[in-house]
Amino acid sequence: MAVHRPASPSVPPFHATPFLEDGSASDPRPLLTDAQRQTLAQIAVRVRLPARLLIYQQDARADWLFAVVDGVVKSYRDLPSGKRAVAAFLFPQDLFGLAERGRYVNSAKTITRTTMYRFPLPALTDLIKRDPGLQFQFLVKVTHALRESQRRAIAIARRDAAGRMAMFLVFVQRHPTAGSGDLDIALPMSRSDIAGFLGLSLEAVIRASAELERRRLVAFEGRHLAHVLDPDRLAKLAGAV
Amino acid sequence: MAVHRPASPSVPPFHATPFLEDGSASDPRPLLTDAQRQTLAQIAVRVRLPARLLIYQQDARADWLFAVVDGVVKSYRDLPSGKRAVAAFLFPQDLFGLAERGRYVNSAKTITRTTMYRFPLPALTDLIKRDPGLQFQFLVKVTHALRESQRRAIAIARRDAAGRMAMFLVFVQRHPTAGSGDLDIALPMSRSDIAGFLGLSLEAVIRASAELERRRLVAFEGRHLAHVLDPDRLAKLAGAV
DNA sequence: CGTCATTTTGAGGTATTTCAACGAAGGTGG
DNA sequence: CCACCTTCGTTGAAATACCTCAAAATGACG
Repeated sequence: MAVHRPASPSVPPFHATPFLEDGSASDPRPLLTDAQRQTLAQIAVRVRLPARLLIYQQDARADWLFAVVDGVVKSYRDLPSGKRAVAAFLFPQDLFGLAERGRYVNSAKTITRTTMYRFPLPALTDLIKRDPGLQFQFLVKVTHALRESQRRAIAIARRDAAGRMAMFLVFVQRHPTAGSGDLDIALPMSRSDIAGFLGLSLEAVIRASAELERRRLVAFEGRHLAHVLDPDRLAKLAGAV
Repeated sequence: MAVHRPASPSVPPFHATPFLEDGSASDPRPLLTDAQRQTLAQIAVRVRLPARLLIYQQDARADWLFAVVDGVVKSYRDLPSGKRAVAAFLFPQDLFGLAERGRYVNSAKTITRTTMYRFPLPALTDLIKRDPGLQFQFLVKVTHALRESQRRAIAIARRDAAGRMAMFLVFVQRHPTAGSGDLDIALPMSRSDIAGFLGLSLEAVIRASAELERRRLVAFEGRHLAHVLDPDRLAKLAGAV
């Protein structure tokens, strides 16, 4: 049997759905082999950050790519109007640090205490250019993120706030590493963050949440936990684009 | 000086902004080397399709990836509500055929008469797994598409239809291969397609266009051409998210 | 040149945004 | 350990902007 990974940092697998048909068996299968993780570990630095810490700012020099190990991060953009648009929430096994011409496109901030790996971008590109199998995993991962982004764009085009909120809940619930139970959804982010993600006002998010509760689809417990009361009707509302 | 490309199908370069800093000189530099195009040409089939032709349907087996050579394609999704959401417009040098578990995520249809290259997906994945430099170009391209998608998601979160329409015009205008002149914007797609892309109703798109015209930012000539009258104010409106 | 899809215009309904004020929670420092 | 303060959440009421429905005009295409 395989020896457990040594003391060197154990880079986590990526979370993604492959674009090729799945000839093999089970579904949520880690993307990286142990060997690939070892390779990545050579240039990775493990970092542990407290909650609400700015990791990098938009337009700053993009020196690193990050991989979430544990915790939740938000990627957001401050708009001229003063609003704050959330481009993505990053959960464990997600990558972040999207760059354009060597500059970060968005800002990134931890939501919870977060452990992550930090890869120096030049070393990483060298590495994947020499290891096609490893590079392929990155390609799969980015492709997955593209699909998610397109889905979200379609999702937030709908008019009704309750429907959008339902989609968000299902979105977080389905994320295999978001730390939610089957019927419990962990919501570490603030209502404002959700509003920024869904393109709604903060008040609209609150009213949509109240409506979902009134219709007995979910029950909120405190601000960071939602219980799904009626999975079928919630999914139906979420899917009724 | 370099010899011109031989008779074998000349696969077009990709359109993308690299994520690494640009150490070299000029900006809109083709992504593929001649050698890489030759490699791709080995498995590519050149296809020429008339306007308004369905290329593939969502959930169909994804056997091919496509690269637009000339013309415009839309990637869209028919929603349960009967609405039609446009995920992306594909211009020359764009890739399309996004798949998930071997199935297409969206449907694709030509808008104009279109020339494209068709790559068998299994052969293509084999190829890029053996040619890291080539694979890297695909990674850059998909990363670019991801950025675009995130930008669009933020764009359509804004409330005002006129602002969204302005963003769309600038978006098309900036696309280096969309066939627009400096102040002329070619709009081969229908108003309904634009509405589906922006998450607006058809009527809202028309009224937003009328408002842009009333404010003398652009002038529409027929249905498929827009003249930019005031680039500065148009850009300002588009950027005033 | 006729047909049909697309575009355009009008009027009313409705959902969300905005503005404002209050209440609750979490973090910090004394 | 408590008080303070800042951030976040909540509720109400009015305004705005888009959506929907309906009908007419325009343009594309065979």
